[in-house]
Amino acid sequence: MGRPKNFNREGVLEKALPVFWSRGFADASLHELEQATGVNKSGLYAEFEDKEDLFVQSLRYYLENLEKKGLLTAEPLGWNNVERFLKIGPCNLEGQKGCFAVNSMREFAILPPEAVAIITRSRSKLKQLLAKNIEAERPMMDADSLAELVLTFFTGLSMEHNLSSSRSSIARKIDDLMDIVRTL
Amino acid sequence: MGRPKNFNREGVLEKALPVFWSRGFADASLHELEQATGVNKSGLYAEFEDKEDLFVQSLRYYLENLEKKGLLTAEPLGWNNVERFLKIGPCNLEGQKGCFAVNSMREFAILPPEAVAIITRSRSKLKQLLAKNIEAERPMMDADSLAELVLTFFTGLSMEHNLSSSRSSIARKIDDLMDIVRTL
DNA sequence: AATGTTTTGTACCAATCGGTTCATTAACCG
DNA sequence: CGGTTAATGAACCGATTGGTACAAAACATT
Repeated sequence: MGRPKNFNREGVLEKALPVFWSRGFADASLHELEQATGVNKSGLYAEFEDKEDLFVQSLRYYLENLEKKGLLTAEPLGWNNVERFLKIGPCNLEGQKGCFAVNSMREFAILPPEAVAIITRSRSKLKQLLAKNIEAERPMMDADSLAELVLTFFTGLSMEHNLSSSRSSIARKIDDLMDIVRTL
Repeated sequence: MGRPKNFNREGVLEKALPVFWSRGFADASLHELEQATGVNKSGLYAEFEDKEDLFVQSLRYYLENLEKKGLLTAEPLGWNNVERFLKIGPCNLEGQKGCFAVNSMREFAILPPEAVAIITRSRSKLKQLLAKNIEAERPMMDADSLAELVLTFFTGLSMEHNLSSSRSSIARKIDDLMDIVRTL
Protein backbone atom coordinates (compact mmCIF):
# COMPACT_ATOMS: atom_id res chain seq x y z
CA MET A 1 0.00 0.00 0.00
CA GLY A 2 2.75 2.43 0.83
CA ARG A 3 2.97 5.36 3.13
CA PRO A 4 -0.32 7.16 3.83
CA LYS A 5 -0.32 10.90 3.32
CA ASN A 6 -1.10 13.02 6.32
CA PHE A 7 -3.34 15.55 4.58
CA ASN A 8 -6.57 15.40 2.66
CA ARG A 9 -7.53 17.45 -0.34
CA GLU A 10 -10.30 19.39 1.36
CA GLY A 11 -8.13 20.29 4.30
CA VAL A 12 -5.56 21.75 1.97
CA LEU A 13 -8.15 23.80 0.11
CA GLU A 14 -9.57 25.06 3.38
CA LYS A 15 -6.17 26.37 4.40
CA ALA A 16 -5.04 27.56 0.97
CA LEU A 17 -8.20 29.59 0.46
CA PRO A 18 -7.42 32.31 3.01
CA VAL A 19 -4.04 32.85 1.37
CA PHE A 20 -5.53 33.44 -2.07
CA TRP A 21 -8.34 35.38 -0.46
CA SER A 22 -6.18 37.91 1.29
CA ARG A 23 -3.24 38.08 -1.11
CA GLY A 24 -4.84 37.42 -4.49
CA PHE A 25 -3.57 34.99 -7.08
CA ALA A 26 -0.45 36.81 -8.28
CA ASP A 27 0.82 37.73 -4.85
CA ALA A 28 0.18 34.40 -3.15
CA SER A 29 3.54 32.66 -3.26
CA LEU A 30 4.10 28.93 -3.20
CA HIS A 31 6.05 29.47 -0.01
CA GLU A 32 3.05 31.04 1.70
CA LEU A 33 0.83 28.26 0.48
CA GLU A 34 3.22 25.64 1.83
CA GLN A 35 3.28 27.29 5.23
CA ALA A 36 -0.46 27.83 5.44
CA THR A 37 -1.41 24.33 4.36
CA GLY A 38 1.43 22.55 6.14
CA VAL A 39 2.07 20.66 2.91
CA ASN A 40 5.26 21.28 1.00
CA LYS A 41 5.70 21.57 -2.74
CA SER A 42 6.07 17.85 -3.25
CA GLY A 43 2.70 17.22 -1.72
CA LEU A 44 0.97 20.17 -3.35
CA TYR A 45 2.21 19.28 -6.84
CA ALA A 46 1.26 15.64 -6.27
CA GLU A 47 -2.28 16.69 -5.48
CA PHE A 48 -2.68 19.63 -7.87
CA GLU A 49 -1.41 20.36 -11.34
CA ASP A 50 0.03 23.76 -10.61
CA LYS A 51 -0.66 27.02 -8.81
CA GLU A 52 -3.49 27.85 -11.20
CA ASP A 53 -5.15 24.52 -10.51
CA LEU A 54 -4.84 25.02 -6.77
CA PHE A 55 -6.44 28.43 -7.17
CA VAL A 56 -9.32 27.10 -9.24
CA GLN A 57 -9.98 24.31 -6.76
CA SER A 58 -9.89 26.76 -3.87
CA LEU A 59 -12.39 28.91 -5.71
CA ARG A 60 -14.64 25.90 -6.27
CA TYR A 61 -14.36 24.98 -2.62
CA TYR A 62 -15.26 28.52 -1.61
CA LEU A 63 -18.34 28.75 -3.81
CA GLU A 64 -19.59 25.28 -2.88
CA ASN A 65 -19.39 26.08 0.81
CA LEU A 66 -21.17 29.34 0.17
CA GLU A 67 -23.96 27.57 -1.66
CA LYS A 68 -24.35 25.07 1.15
CA LYS A 69 -25.32 27.92 3.42
CA GLY A 70 -28.39 28.37 1.28
CA LEU A 71 -28.59 32.07 2.05
CA LEU A 72 -30.90 32.69 -0.88
CA THR A 73 -32.80 29.42 -1.04
CA ALA A 74 -34.33 29.27 2.43
CA GLU A 75 -38.10 29.24 2.45
CA PRO A 76 -39.98 31.45 2.35
CA LEU A 77 -38.24 33.31 -0.46
CA GLY A 78 -38.25 37.06 -0.05
CA TRP A 79 -36.54 40.19 1.20
CA ASN A 80 -35.37 38.47 4.36
CA ASN A 81 -33.20 36.16 2.31
CA VAL A 82 -31.77 39.09 0.40
CA GLU A 83 -31.00 40.96 3.59
CA ARG A 84 -29.32 37.93 5.14
CA PHE A 85 -27.31 37.43 1.97
CA LEU A 86 -26.02 40.98 2.03
CA LYS A 87 -25.19 40.82 5.72
CA ILE A 88 -23.40 37.52 6.08
CA GLY A 89 -22.50 36.83 2.48
CA PRO A 90 -19.30 38.85 2.27
CA CYS A 91 -17.59 37.50 5.39
CA ASN A 92 -18.31 33.86 5.83
CA LEU A 93 -15.01 32.25 6.71
CA GLU A 94 -12.41 32.70 9.44
CA GLY A 95 -12.25 36.45 9.63
CA GLN A 96 -11.65 36.93 5.92
CA LYS A 97 -12.81 40.17 4.42
CA GLY A 98 -15.20 40.68 1.56
CA CYS A 99 -16.05 38.08 -1.02
CA PHE A 100 -13.31 35.95 -2.53
CA ALA A 101 -15.03 35.82 -5.90
CA VAL A 102 -15.55 39.58 -6.05
CA ASN A 103 -11.97 40.22 -5.02
CA SER A 104 -10.81 37.96 -7.82
CA MET A 105 -12.64 39.99 -10.44
CA ARG A 106 -9.79 42.45 -10.21
CA GLU A 107 -7.36 39.82 -11.50
CA PHE A 108 -9.31 38.56 -14.49
CA ALA A 109 -6.48 39.55 -16.82
CA ILE A 110 -4.07 37.09 -15.24
CA LEU A 111 -6.43 34.44 -13.88
CA PRO A 112 -6.79 31.01 -15.48
CA PRO A 113 -9.72 31.16 -17.90
CA GLU A 114 -11.50 28.46 -15.95
CA ALA A 115 -11.56 30.69 -12.89
CA VAL A 116 -13.06 33.49 -14.93
CA ALA A 117 -15.73 31.12 -16.23
CA ILE A 118 -16.54 29.87 -12.74
CA ILE A 119 -16.98 33.35 -11.34
CA THR A 120 -19.05 34.50 -14.30
CA ARG A 121 -21.32 31.49 -13.96
CA SER A 122 -21.60 31.99 -10.22
CA ARG A 123 -22.67 35.59 -10.62
CA SER A 124 -25.24 34.61 -13.17
CA LYS A 125 -26.75 32.06 -10.84
CA LEU A 126 -26.64 34.55 -7.99
CA LYS A 127 -28.59 37.03 -10.05
CA GLN A 128 -31.25 34.43 -10.78
CA LEU A 129 -31.57 33.52 -7.12
CA LEU A 130 -31.90 37.16 -6.19
CA ALA A 131 -34.54 37.63 -8.86
CA LYS A 132 -36.56 34.70 -7.54
CA ASN A 133 -36.51 36.05 -4.03
CA ILE A 134 -37.51 39.48 -5.24
CA GLU A 135 -40.21 38.06 -7.50
CA ALA A 136 -41.74 36.36 -4.48
CA GLU A 137 -42.40 39.76 -2.96
CA ARG A 138 -44.28 40.97 -6.04
CA PRO A 139 -42.65 44.38 -6.26
CA MET A 140 -43.82 47.12 -8.57
CA MET A 141 -40.47 47.24 -10.28
CA ASP A 142 -39.14 44.58 -12.65
CA ALA A 143 -37.59 41.81 -10.54
CA ASP A 144 -34.67 41.11 -12.88
CA SER A 145 -33.60 44.74 -13.02
CA LEU A 146 -33.87 44.98 -9.27
CA ALA A 147 -31.82 41.83 -8.87
CA GLU A 148 -29.06 43.35 -10.96
CA LEU A 149 -29.04 46.45 -8.81
CA VAL A 150 -28.79 44.37 -5.66
CA LEU A 151 -25.95 42.31 -7.13
CA THR A 152 -24.04 45.45 -8.01
CA PHE A 153 -24.62 46.76 -4.52
CA PHE A 154 -23.36 43.47 -3.10
CA THR A 155 -20.26 43.75 -5.26
CA GLY A 156 -19.52 47.22 -4.00
CA LEU A 157 -20.19 46.17 -0.43
CA SER A 158 -17.76 43.28 -0.74
CA MET A 159 -15.05 45.57 -2.03
CA GLU A 160 -15.61 48.03 0.78
CA HIS A 161 -14.94 45.28 3.27
CA ASN A 162 -11.32 45.62 2.19
CA LEU A 163 -11.07 49.03 3.76
CA SER A 164 -11.28 49.41 7.48
CA SER A 165 -14.81 50.66 7.76
CA SER A 166 -16.62 49.67 10.89
CA ARG A 167 -18.94 46.73 10.77
CA SER A 168 -21.79 48.75 12.20
CA SER A 169 -21.67 51.33 9.43
CA ILE A 170 -21.89 48.55 6.88
CA ALA A 171 -24.88 47.03 8.65
CA ARG A 172 -26.56 50.41 8.71
CA LYS A 173 -25.95 50.84 5.03
CA ILE A 174 -27.57 47.49 4.32
CA ASP A 175 -30.55 48.48 6.44
CA ASP A 176 -30.88 51.68 4.44
CA LEU A 177 -30.85 49.77 1.20
CA MET A 178 -33.37 47.22 2.41
CA ASP A 179 -35.70 49.98 3.54
CA ILE A 180 -35.62 51.32 0.02
CA VAL A 181 -36.00 48.14 -1.98
CA ARG A 182 -38.86 46.87 0.16
CA THR A 183 -40.93 49.79 -1.07
CA LEU A 184 -40.29 49.26 -4.77
CA MET B 1 23.82 72.03 -18.83
CA GLY B 2 24.22 68.54 -20.10
CA ARG B 3 22.07 66.31 -22.22
CA PRO B 4 18.31 66.93 -22.00
CA LYS B 5 16.13 63.93 -21.23
CA ASN B 6 13.63 62.96 -23.86
CA PHE B 7 10.69 62.32 -21.52
CA ASN B 8 8.76 64.36 -19.03
CA ARG B 9 7.34 63.21 -15.75
CA GLU B 10 3.72 63.55 -16.71
CA GLY B 11 4.19 61.65 -19.95
CA VAL B 12 5.65 58.76 -18.02
CA LEU B 13 2.80 58.71 -15.53
CA GLU B 14 0.29 58.84 -18.34
CA LYS B 15 1.78 55.74 -19.90
CA ALA B 16 2.57 53.89 -16.67
CA LEU B 17 -0.97 54.33 -15.39
CA PRO B 18 -2.62 51.88 -17.82
CA VAL B 19 -0.11 49.22 -16.83
CA PHE B 20 -0.92 49.50 -13.12
CA TRP B 21 -4.58 49.91 -13.98
CA SER B 22 -4.94 46.67 -15.91
CA ARG B 23 -2.35 44.55 -14.13
CA GLY B 24 -2.44 45.85 -10.58
CA PHE B 25 0.56 46.76 -8.49
CA ALA B 26 1.96 43.31 -7.76
CA ASP B 27 1.66 42.00 -11.28
CA ALA B 28 2.93 45.08 -13.09
CA SER B 29 6.58 44.29 -13.78
CA LEU B 30 9.35 46.80 -14.24
CA HIS B 31 9.84 45.33 -17.69
CA GLU B 32 6.26 46.13 -18.66
CA LEU B 33 6.60 49.62 -17.28
CA GLU B 34 9.77 50.18 -19.26
CA GLN B 35 8.10 49.06 -22.47
CA ALA B 36 4.93 51.04 -21.90
CA THR B 37 6.65 54.26 -20.96
CA GLY B 38 9.55 53.96 -23.39
CA VAL B 39 11.87 54.81 -20.51
CA ASN B 40 14.21 52.18 -19.17
CA LYS B 41 15.08 51.49 -15.59
CA SER B 42 17.81 54.10 -15.46
CA GLY B 43 15.38 56.80 -16.40
CA LEU B 44 12.59 55.54 -14.21
CA TYR B 45 14.77 55.26 -11.13
CA ALA B 46 16.25 58.68 -11.80
CA GLU B 47 12.77 60.16 -11.79
CA PHE B 48 11.10 58.01 -9.13
CA GLU B 49 12.28 56.43 -5.91
CA ASP B 50 11.06 52.94 -6.62
CA LYS B 51 8.13 50.97 -7.97
CA GLU B 52 5.96 51.98 -5.04
CA ASP B 53 6.67 55.63 -5.66
CA LEU B 54 5.85 55.27 -9.33
CA PHE B 55 2.58 53.63 -8.36
CA VAL B 56 1.67 56.36 -5.90
CA GLN B 57 2.46 59.08 -8.42
CA SER B 58 0.40 57.30 -11.05
CA LEU B 59 -2.47 57.13 -8.60
CA ARG B 60 -2.12 60.83 -7.86
CA TYR B 61 -2.06 61.61 -11.56
CA TYR B 62 -5.17 59.52 -12.08
CA LEU B 63 -7.17 61.16 -9.32
CA GLU B 64 -6.09 64.66 -10.26
CA ASN B 65 -7.20 64.18 -13.84
CA LEU B 66 -10.46 62.77 -12.60
CA GLU B 67 -11.04 65.78 -10.41
CA LYS B 68 -10.30 68.13 -13.27
CA LYS B 69 -13.32 66.73 -15.06
CA GLY B 70 -15.47 68.19 -12.32
CA LEU B 71 -18.11 65.51 -12.73
CA LEU B 72 -19.63 66.30 -9.36
CA THR B 73 -18.93 70.01 -9.08
CA ALA B 74 -20.68 71.34 -12.19
CA GLU B 75 -23.49 73.76 -11.45
CA PRO B 76 -26.26 73.24 -10.81
CA LEU B 77 -25.59 70.51 -8.28
CA GLY B 78 -28.06 67.66 -8.39
CA TRP B 79 -29.01 64.27 -9.72
CA ASN B 80 -27.69 65.06 -13.17
CA ASN B 81 -24.18 65.31 -11.77
CA VAL B 82 -24.60 62.02 -9.96
CA GLU B 83 -25.83 60.31 -13.09
CA ARG B 84 -22.97 61.68 -15.17
CA PHE B 85 -20.51 60.59 -12.51
CA LEU B 86 -21.82 57.03 -12.55
CA LYS B 87 -21.83 56.88 -16.32
CA ILE B 88 -18.48 58.31 -17.28
CA GLY B 89 -16.63 58.02 -13.99
CA PRO B 90 -15.48 54.42 -14.27
CA CYS B 91 -14.00 54.54 -17.77
CA ASN B 92 -12.31 57.83 -18.35
CA LEU B 93 -8.99 57.02 -19.97
CA GLU B 94 -7.86 55.21 -23.13
CA GLY B 95 -10.15 52.22 -23.06
CA GLN B 96 -9.29 51.26 -19.50
CA LYS B 97 -11.93 49.41 -17.56
CA GLY B 98 -13.46 50.34 -14.26
CA CYS B 99 -11.92 52.71 -11.77
CA PHE B 100 -8.23 52.52 -10.98
CA ALA B 101 -8.78 53.47 -7.36
CA VAL B 102 -11.51 50.92 -6.84
CA ASN B 103 -9.44 48.21 -8.47
CA SER B 104 -6.61 49.02 -6.13
CA MET B 105 -8.74 48.47 -3.06
CA ARG B 106 -8.21 44.78 -3.63
CA GLU B 107 -4.48 45.17 -3.06
CA PHE B 108 -4.55 47.20 0.13
CA ALA B 109 -2.60 44.50 1.95
CA ILE B 110 0.46 44.96 -0.24
CA LEU B 111 0.11 48.58 -1.33
CA PRO B 112 2.33 51.34 0.04
CA PRO B 113 0.53 52.95 3.00
CA GLU B 114 0.51 56.27 1.20
CA ALA B 115 -1.55 54.77 -1.61
CA VAL B 116 -4.03 53.44 0.90
CA ALA B 117 -4.27 56.86 2.49
CA ILE B 118 -4.78 58.57 -0.85
CA ILE B 119 -7.59 56.25 -1.86
CA THR B 120 -9.28 56.47 1.52
CA ARG B 121 -9.14 60.26 1.40
CA SER B 122 -10.40 60.30 -2.15
CA ARG B 123 -13.40 58.18 -1.27
CA SER B 124 -14.19 60.38 1.66
CA LYS B 125 -14.16 63.47 -0.52
CA LEU B 126 -16.23 61.70 -3.11
CA LYS B 127 -18.85 60.87 -0.53
CA GLN B 128 -19.04 64.50 0.50
CA LEU B 129 -19.43 65.66 -3.07
CA LEU B 130 -22.16 63.12 -3.64
CA ALA B 131 -23.91 64.26 -0.47
CA LYS B 132 -23.80 67.89 -1.58
CA ASN B 133 -25.33 67.05 -4.93
CA ILE B 134 -28.02 64.97 -3.28
CA GLU B 135 -28.69 67.60 -0.65
CA ALA B 136 -29.35 70.10 -3.42
CA GLU B 137 -32.31 68.01 -4.53
CA ARG B 138 -33.88 68.06 -1.06
CA PRO B 139 -34.77 64.39 -0.91
CA MET B 140 -36.95 62.85 1.79
CA MET B 141 -34.17 60.53 2.81
CA ASP B 142 -31.01 61.55 4.66
CA ALA B 143 -28.52 62.84 2.09
CA ASP B 144 -25.42 61.37 3.74
CA SER B 145 -26.89 57.90 3.93
CA LEU B 146 -27.99 58.14 0.35
CA ALA B 147 -24.54 59.30 -0.68
CA GLU B 148 -23.02 56.22 0.93
CA LEU B 149 -25.41 53.98 -0.96
CA VAL B 150 -24.52 55.65 -4.24
CA LEU B 151 -20.81 55.32 -3.51
CA THR B 152 -21.20 51.63 -2.80
CA PHE B 153 -23.14 51.24 -6.01
CA PHE B 154 -20.39 53.08 -7.87
CA THR B 155 -17.83 50.74 -6.35
CA GLY B 156 -19.74 47.69 -7.50
CA LEU B 157 -20.28 49.18 -10.92
CA SER B 158 -16.57 49.84 -11.31
CA MET B 159 -15.75 46.26 -10.41
CA GLU B 160 -18.27 44.93 -12.87
CA HIS B 161 -16.52 46.79 -15.65
CA ASN B 162 -13.81 44.17 -15.28
CA LEU B 163 -16.09 41.49 -16.61
CA SER B 164 -17.20 41.60 -20.19
CA SER B 165 -20.69 42.89 -19.65
CA SER B 166 -22.07 45.01 -22.43
CA ARG B 167 -21.91 48.75 -22.07
CA SER B 168 -25.60 49.10 -22.78
CA SER B 169 -26.61 46.84 -19.91
CA ILE B 170 -24.51 48.93 -17.57
CA ALA B 171 -26.12 52.12 -18.82
CA ARG B 172 -29.55 50.60 -18.31
CA LYS B 173 -28.63 49.62 -14.79
CA ILE B 174 -27.58 53.17 -14.02
CA ASP B 175 -30.86 54.44 -15.42
CA ASP B 176 -32.75 52.06 -13.18
CA LEU B 177 -30.85 53.28 -10.16
CA MET B 178 -31.36 56.94 -11.01
CA ASP B 179 -35.08 56.37 -11.45
CA ILE B 180 -35.18 55.05 -7.93
CA VAL B 181 -33.03 57.59 -6.13
CA ARG B 182 -34.79 60.53 -7.75
CA THR B 183 -37.96 59.50 -5.91
CA LEU B 184 -36.40 59.22 -2.45
C1' DA C 1 12.09 -8.86 8.95
C1' DA C 2 12.15 -8.18 4.00
C1' DT C 3 9.80 -6.09 0.28
C1' DG C 4 7.29 -3.01 -2.36
C1' DT C 5 4.92 1.32 -2.57
C1' DT C 6 4.03 5.93 -1.67
C1' DT C 7 4.94 10.16 0.65
C1' DT C 8 7.92 13.01 2.14
C1' DG C 9 12.10 16.54 2.54
C1' DT C 10 15.88 18.57 0.10
C1' DA C 11 18.38 20.16 -3.47
C1' DC C 12 18.09 22.08 -7.60
C1' DC C 13 16.45 24.48 -11.92
C1' DA C 14 15.88 28.42 -15.23
C1' DA C 15 13.39 32.62 -15.28
C1' DT C 16 12.11 36.72 -13.42
C1' DC C 17 11.66 39.96 -9.72
C1' DG C 18 12.97 44.93 -8.11
C1' DG C 19 17.02 47.50 -7.92
C1' DT C 20 22.08 49.19 -8.66
C1' DT C 21 26.40 50.28 -10.99
C1' DC C 22 28.95 52.10 -14.46
C1' DA C 23 30.77 52.98 -18.80
C1' DT C 24 29.09 55.10 -22.97
C1' DT C 25 26.83 58.52 -25.46
C1' DA C 26 24.62 62.74 -26.52
C1' DA C 27 23.66 67.52 -25.89
C1' DC C 28 24.60 72.14 -24.39
C1' DC C 29 27.91 76.16 -23.24
C1' DG C 30 31.95 78.67 -23.82
C1' DC D 1 35.70 72.58 -31.42
C1' DG D 2 36.53 71.04 -26.54
C1' DG D 3 35.01 70.37 -22.13
C1' DT D 4 31.44 69.71 -18.96
C1' DT D 5 27.23 67.75 -17.61
C1' DA D 6 23.63 64.74 -17.68
C1' DA D 7 20.87 60.89 -19.79
C1' DT D 8 21.19 56.60 -21.53
C1' DG D 9 21.75 51.42 -22.28
C1' DA D 10 23.59 47.26 -20.76
C1' DA D 11 25.62 44.42 -17.59
C1' DC D 12 25.05 42.89 -13.21
C1' DC D 13 23.13 41.93 -8.37
C1' DG D 14 20.95 38.88 -4.77
C1' DA D 15 16.45 37.31 -3.79
C1' DT D 16 12.45 35.10 -5.08
C1' DT D 17 9.37 33.15 -8.46
C1' DG D 18 6.83 28.68 -10.01
C1' DG D 19 8.20 24.15 -10.88
C1' DT D 20 11.05 19.54 -11.08
C1' DA D 21 14.09 15.59 -9.82
C1' DC D 22 15.35 12.45 -6.72
C1' DA D 23 16.86 10.18 -2.65
C1' DA D 24 15.42 9.25 2.02
C1' DA D 25 11.86 7.93 5.06
C1' DA D 26 7.55 5.73 6.60
C1' DC D 27 4.03 2.77 6.20
C1' DA D 28 1.27 -1.82 4.67
C1' DT D 29 1.65 -6.27 3.21
C1' DT D 30 3.60 -10.76 3.10
